[in-house]
Amino acid sequence: MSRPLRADARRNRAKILAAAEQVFAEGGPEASTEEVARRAGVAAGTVFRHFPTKADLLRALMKDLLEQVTADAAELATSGDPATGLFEFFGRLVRRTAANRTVVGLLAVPLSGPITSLADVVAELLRRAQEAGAVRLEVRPDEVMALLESTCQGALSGAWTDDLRDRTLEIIFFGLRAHRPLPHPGTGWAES
Amino acid sequence: MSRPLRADARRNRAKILAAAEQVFAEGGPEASTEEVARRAGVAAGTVFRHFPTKADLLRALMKDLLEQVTADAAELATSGDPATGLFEFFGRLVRRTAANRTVVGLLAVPLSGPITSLADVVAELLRRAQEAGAVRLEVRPDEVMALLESTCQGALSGAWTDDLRDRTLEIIFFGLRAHRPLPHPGTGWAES
Amino acid sequence: MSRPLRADARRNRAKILAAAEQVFAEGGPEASTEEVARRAGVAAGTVFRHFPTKADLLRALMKDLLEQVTADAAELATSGDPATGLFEFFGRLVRRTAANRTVVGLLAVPLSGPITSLADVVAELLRRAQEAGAVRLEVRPDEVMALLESTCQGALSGAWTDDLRDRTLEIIFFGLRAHRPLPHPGTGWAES
Amino acid sequence: MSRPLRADARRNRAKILAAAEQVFAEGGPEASTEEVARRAGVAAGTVFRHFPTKADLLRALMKDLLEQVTADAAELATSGDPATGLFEFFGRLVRRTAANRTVVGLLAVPLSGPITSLADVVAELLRRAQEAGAVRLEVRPDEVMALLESTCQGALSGAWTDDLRDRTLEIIFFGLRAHRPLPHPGTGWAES
DNA sequence: TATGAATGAGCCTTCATTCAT
DNA sequence: CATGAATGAAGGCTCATTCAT
Repeated sequence: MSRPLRADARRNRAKILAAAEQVFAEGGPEASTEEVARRAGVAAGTVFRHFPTKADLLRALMKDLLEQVTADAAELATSGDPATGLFEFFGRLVRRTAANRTVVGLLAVPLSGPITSLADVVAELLRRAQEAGAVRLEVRPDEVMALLESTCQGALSGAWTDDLRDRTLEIIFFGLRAHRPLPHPGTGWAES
Repeated sequence: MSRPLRADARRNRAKILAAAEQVFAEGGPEASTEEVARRAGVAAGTVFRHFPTKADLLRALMKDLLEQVTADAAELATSGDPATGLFEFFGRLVRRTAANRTVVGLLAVPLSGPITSLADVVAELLRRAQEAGAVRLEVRPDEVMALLESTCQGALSGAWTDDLRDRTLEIIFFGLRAHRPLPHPGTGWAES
Repeated sequence: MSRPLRADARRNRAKILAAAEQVFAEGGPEASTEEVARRAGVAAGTVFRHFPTKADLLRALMKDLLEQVTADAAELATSGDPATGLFEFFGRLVRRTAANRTVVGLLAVPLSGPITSLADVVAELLRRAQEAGAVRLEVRPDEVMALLESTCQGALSGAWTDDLRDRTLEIIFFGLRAHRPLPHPGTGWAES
Repeated sequence: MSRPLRADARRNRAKILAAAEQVFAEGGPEASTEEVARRAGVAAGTVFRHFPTKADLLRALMKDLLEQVTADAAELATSGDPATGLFEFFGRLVRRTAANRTVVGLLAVPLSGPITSLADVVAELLRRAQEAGAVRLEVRPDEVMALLESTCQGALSGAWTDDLRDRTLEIIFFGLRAHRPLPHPGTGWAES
């Protein structure tokens, strides 16, 4: 592929991505490329040199985001408490999304590679949670992904308070959970 | 107010709404008004005579949609089986949304009247389901609306098969459901 | 020419002209034909049946206006005090214009016939004023018309108070007037 | 603020202003921005990069014009013959306007700074002319501005020959002028 | 390579005018 | 004849993308 970028070029790429994250987080994917350039302190042309197309920029952004998220999940998948890892991750992602409209782009811009690995890590989190007896055995990875996606979208609606978001998540978690003696005198489970 | 439209005008209005439904269903609210006109087989000006503003067109569309949906829910709320009404409605709406991206507009275009009544009807469905012992008592109406909204959004992702959608819904329903005597065999969870 | 209109047609014509006078007085010639129709209580098509073109409507309007103004002037020219008639008329017209932006149209829409007769009546007013010794003899009709037109335009600027308008007119009248001793050689006037 | 434009940009800006001067001179402020672009040999977008709004373009144009005019007046106010400066300036401006309908914009587009200074300079010209005994002492600056404005407007009518214009101006000047024994025992005319 | 000006297609909207009802 | 819906050409403006400097 393209050989290693010059130092300043790499720096610019980073500045642009950082600016883009802000800009698209605020304005969603409709935000203008020019605004990204402005916020990055470069000229429009520079943005297009690095990302020939607005879609490319969005894709790159989402790849980054996914990598972070995936790394986060991967850590939970190896070091955390298996019983809570999935829920913890789910909650984190939804909260993050609420502050970052970029993710809407996930709908518009077709992703290819990395998303797979997110799915992989989520699958791992799920497996562990099931092994730990925290999640019903018949829940499948694609269902978790679907719930994740939905809830992230919902979190963008702007009308969600933190409280509503947490209560809503609780219902979904309840739906995922294996209910041994079926408690719910009080929903009785902690959320970090 | 405006008296009954002339026959041809009413026909055009209908054609425009139909075209708009298609166009916005496919392209979301960003789709162009011009495209709506083209698809309706009228000139741009005609669209604007009927809906002075793009937002007006979207509002009209959504009002229609909401009215249908609300009517649907209202019927379930009065005539159907209280235990299943909420779930039935939830599923119907999600399925419907999957084929109609217009609903995204619900986020962008501020609605006034009818949306309230949708929330009202949903609250009623919820109340009945709880009375019938089908839904946990601590579930609140706003949570149901939030789940509804999220799932509808998710259903737009395009990546959902009918099967995935149904399995995902089932998890949410499980989360809503009161599991005391564990009715509903086949919803199956771990360890009998 | 076109034979006498049916009674209702004539009534409509009048209603339209009346509405147009209002509308254009308020909004100038940019005002929309549709607004005229609305205010006249007829449909757009009716306006165009009577006046095939917006310009035709404006022309008709101005013809009417001119006729009134001309009649006004004609009366002053026959019955009033010769020494003050011209000034009186001048002032009236300017005041009237200030409240009626339609007159701007005089610039945009080429007039033909009637304006001549206005010029004629003004010439008559001028002649009498000169005979009465109230206006310098070398003042010519076209100059008076030019001053009239200019001042009417100026009166539209919106920034004129009644007071400013009167003081400005006074200067112009002073310029027209015959000043007894008449010194100032070189400024070129009659009777050295 | 914005640092010096690139050479080509400055060239374009100039081309646009030049084209705009022509276009608006011919068609008045209603003329289309697109026509300006066409005449300047640039794309529409370029015009909007330089002047984000049509009003901005008009303002820039008028600012330029006013600056020239003001500079012109300022020079007359300091170096010329006090007795004729005002008249000279008045005449120049009217002649200039006759060839430039843009000035009509002065009515439509709200100006801020420079127009004040034009009024200031005119006031100065007036003061000097009065000191020199060339203009009646009771003439006030706002009256001169009003006459100026009116006459410029009138000059746009297209129907003025150079000769008519000069004769008309002469009457106004006569109205401004101090006439030897200064008659005007009362302005002596009735106003209704 | 970065810059930032230029491009030009496309968007929403308005309005004079035409024409089916 | 009147009606009022339909037309379609502009118009002002935005923005992704290209390209001269």
